[in-house]
Amino acid sequence: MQPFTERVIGVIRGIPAGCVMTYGQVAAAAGSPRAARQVVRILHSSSAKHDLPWHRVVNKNGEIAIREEEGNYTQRLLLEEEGVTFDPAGRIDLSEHAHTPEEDMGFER
DNA sequence: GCCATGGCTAGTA
DNA sequence: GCCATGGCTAGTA
Repeated sequence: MQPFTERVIGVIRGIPAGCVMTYGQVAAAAGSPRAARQVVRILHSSSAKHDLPWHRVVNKNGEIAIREEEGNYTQRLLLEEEGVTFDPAGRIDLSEHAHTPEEDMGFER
């Protein structure tokens, strides 16, 4: 497993229940601000194997990014169980629920 | 070549 | 709706 992948996994593990991070925020916290797409790939391919709180990562608008067949409803349910609320448009208020890592784990630049 | 982004234009109303 | 981005994996040699 490559260093960046490990860092991304570490960042995602650090998101507490009831909070979310965007793909871009995770990438930035892992030290590579433009690698949001890579975060997507990591979640897509290996979220299950690493026992990640995959449901706590959403897109820039605070929306669940996956489609119905991919588990959109499951993700919403998991978040709601943690106390995350959605507006009528299906968006999360990021100013309320966004997690900003305190230490940035030393990967910020 | 993948990918569950993100930031931008084009084009409709 | 288009396309640059980027770290990685699959698969060939």
